[in-house]
Amino acid sequence: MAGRRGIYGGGSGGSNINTVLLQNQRLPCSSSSEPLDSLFISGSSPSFLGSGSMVSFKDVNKENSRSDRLFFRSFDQEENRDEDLELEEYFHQPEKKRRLTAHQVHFLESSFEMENKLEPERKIQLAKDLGLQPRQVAIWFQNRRARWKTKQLEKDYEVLQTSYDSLKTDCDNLLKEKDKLKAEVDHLTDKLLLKEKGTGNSDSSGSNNQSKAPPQEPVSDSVSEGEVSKVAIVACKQEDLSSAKSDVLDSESPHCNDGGHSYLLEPGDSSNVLEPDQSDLSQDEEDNLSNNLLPPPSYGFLKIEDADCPDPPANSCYFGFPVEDQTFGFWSY
DNA sequence: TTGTGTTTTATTGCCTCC
DNA sequence: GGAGGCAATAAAACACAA
Repeated sequence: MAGRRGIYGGGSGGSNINTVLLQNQRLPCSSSSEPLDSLFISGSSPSFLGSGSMVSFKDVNKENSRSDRLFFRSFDQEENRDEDLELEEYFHQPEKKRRLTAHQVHFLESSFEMENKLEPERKIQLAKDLGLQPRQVAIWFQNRRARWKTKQLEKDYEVLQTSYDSLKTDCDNLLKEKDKLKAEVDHLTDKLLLKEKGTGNSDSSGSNNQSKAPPQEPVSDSVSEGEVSKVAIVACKQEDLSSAKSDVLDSESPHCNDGGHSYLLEPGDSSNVLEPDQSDLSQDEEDNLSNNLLPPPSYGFLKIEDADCPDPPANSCYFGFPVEDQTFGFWSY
């Protein structure tokens, strides 16, 4: 693989001198939109072909006069031993990185926007147009893709962060609602127990006639006040939770975009909010509620599998982002 | 001027595809 | 096995505050 390594593939070694010279000679013309290869290639050795035109802006400011001198001297065929030594020293400096000109970068950017992949033909053409080595163009595209990917990751992170914040707010609201309802249940339960205590005492001291009373009395009368309270509690709970649920699921938050599936919680957390907390009610109360008063599903807690929505995506961490955002596929490499 | 952080260019090693 | 892509990294160039 060493063939594609090294300084721009070919043009290195003995041709470096020419490369450096050419790089500096092009500076005055770098703002032109016309590649000037022909100007420099004519009359020069073949090693000029495609030599890098990377330009340091420092060079523009500091080294133009010198490089111009060197350039013209090379064409004037003047010979001077001291200057030759100086030249040799200059040219034998290790090749330094030189930045692309603004024009070159702009050209490459435009090309990148059209297509961030670089086919060989396009690479050759770009290199030709810009007076760069094809390898340099390839490297630029590679680095540009890396930068683009980094930016994309940052964007995706921001989207995820926003989504998380929204979900957390929803979750906090639901927890508050749950606490409120729990307090209400406790309060009403206490009330009920107190009342039952009072009525229970009077019943036990009363005659048995009442216990033999015909059961044909209206249902509303046969249901104790405590049971009525329970019905009220359950109805209230169902209503409140439904509204809370709809608050969450109807919101603009991304997690509900797929039609009501609530993927907002980790599996371990879901029992805290979306399913009945076993500690909220005693087992007897729950039995009463489910057996005597209401069918189980009407208790009002949303179970994920009961939600009326299409099948969830295979990825349970779906947040409702557009497909391209979920996949993190910036492109198909 | 200098120290420091950021950006850009280029290399290296590994991987995949043909 | 070669070509090309990517991640990680080096190092030069650059920006900027002190």
